[in-house]
Amino acid sequence: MRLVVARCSVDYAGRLSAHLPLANRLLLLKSDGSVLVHSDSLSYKPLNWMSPPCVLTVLEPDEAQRDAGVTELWKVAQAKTADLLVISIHEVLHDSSHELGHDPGLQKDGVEADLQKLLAEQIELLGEGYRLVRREYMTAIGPVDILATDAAGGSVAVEIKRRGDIDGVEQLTRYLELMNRDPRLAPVSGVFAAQEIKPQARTLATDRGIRCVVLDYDAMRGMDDAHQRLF
Amino acid sequence: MRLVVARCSVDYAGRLSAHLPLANRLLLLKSDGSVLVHSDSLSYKPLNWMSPPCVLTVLEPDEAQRDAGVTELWKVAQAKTADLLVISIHEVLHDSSHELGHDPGLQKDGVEADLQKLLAEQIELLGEGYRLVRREYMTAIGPVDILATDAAGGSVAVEIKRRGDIDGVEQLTRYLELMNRDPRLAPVSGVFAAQEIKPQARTLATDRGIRCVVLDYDAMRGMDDAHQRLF
DNA sequence: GAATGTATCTCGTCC
DNA sequence: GGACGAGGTACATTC
Repeated sequence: MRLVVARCSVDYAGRLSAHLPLANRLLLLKSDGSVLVHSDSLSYKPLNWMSPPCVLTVLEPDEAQRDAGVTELWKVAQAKTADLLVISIHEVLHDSSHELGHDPGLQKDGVEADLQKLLAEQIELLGEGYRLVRREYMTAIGPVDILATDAAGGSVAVEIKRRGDIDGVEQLTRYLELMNRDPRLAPVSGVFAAQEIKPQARTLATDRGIRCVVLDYDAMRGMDDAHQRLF
Repeated sequence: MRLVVARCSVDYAGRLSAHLPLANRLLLLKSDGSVLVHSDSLSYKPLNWMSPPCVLTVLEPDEAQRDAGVTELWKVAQAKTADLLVISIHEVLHDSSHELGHDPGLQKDGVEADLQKLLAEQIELLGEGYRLVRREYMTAIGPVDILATDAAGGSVAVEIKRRGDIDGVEQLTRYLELMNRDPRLAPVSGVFAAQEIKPQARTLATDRGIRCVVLDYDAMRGMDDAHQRLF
């Protein structure tokens, strides 16, 4: 990894065109050839970048560019698309290289899969008499998160999200439409379960006869722990 | 901006829990207090990070940690949420600070707004006799990108996307449903226009009687330039 | 490789 | 400040 702090301007042409006026920035050159341009604020996202696979070539500035103060011209070209990033360097303030070696990568824990697992174990949260049929119930257009039955024995399709957005309601609607054509399942009612449900999503769901359930992740995890301790 | 290359392990607890095993990484400390942890590959996204506003405190490692090889313990706490990032530093390989100053920011060009403006100007691309009624036609559930009339004088709602995905078809469907309840507009037909239309989106649109139109951005811009030159 | 769904999404904009 | 939509979304997983 090479770290360069430089006064530079940057131009990108690809899926859009973008320009960064002359200023001091960090140029991050990774060993896979990728390049990131970071400013001193606005975390997370680089101001501009090129994803691998890509090739960096250092060009000599022409006379006009040299007159404008450009000392080095970096051309970063994407290998597959026609995307191009051009960095015009006016002054290098720092330049160092470092051997980092391979990174073992991030270990995550605590996402939608957890919510699904917990709700499957605590399906009675949806109401008395609810029974789990199975998780990831397969349909022609994809898996429904949870298929269950209610107290009356009717089928219930459950879509689980961390954040309940309008997209999730649309997704569940497509599943319900399809499943209600299957005489072995129909009628199938829908439950939209999420840690947080946006007002628009709730309105749309209610309008379509889909029940909304807000999940308390911490409480469910607590129940899970209690369950672990008891058995 | 402070650049630290160090052998370290990282733990994050917040919206999820995550752990990075011991390895060499770049720690990027920005002047707004934010921290980014980058590896030497996988461009763009940091392995882990903390967004501003946040506070960094350097702690002394306790005996057990010191025995495990930890020389410095960095605690980065989010000021608003309870998110916490803990960086256990075993060895510092590089440490430098740089004054970057303010960044003028990115200037963009070539997004959805452009496509909308161009198509409004060149509405005849949809077919002979098409006339623009207005851009951003307001409905109860949001603005339709373009409202037009076809050669027969019938209303046409146009949804424009850079990438035509299934979501866009759903969005247009909702608009059409609503607009067709308005006797002053009905019947309203739909056009789904995008630079690129995904097969699934095309299938769904066609199934719902929505016409798909692929837009050639470069050609439209060319027409626009020609238009500018002529008038 | 294409398609699909998630994200500690991030980031703008509009109300 | 919250909601909503777009992103050069990026990224993992599945088909």
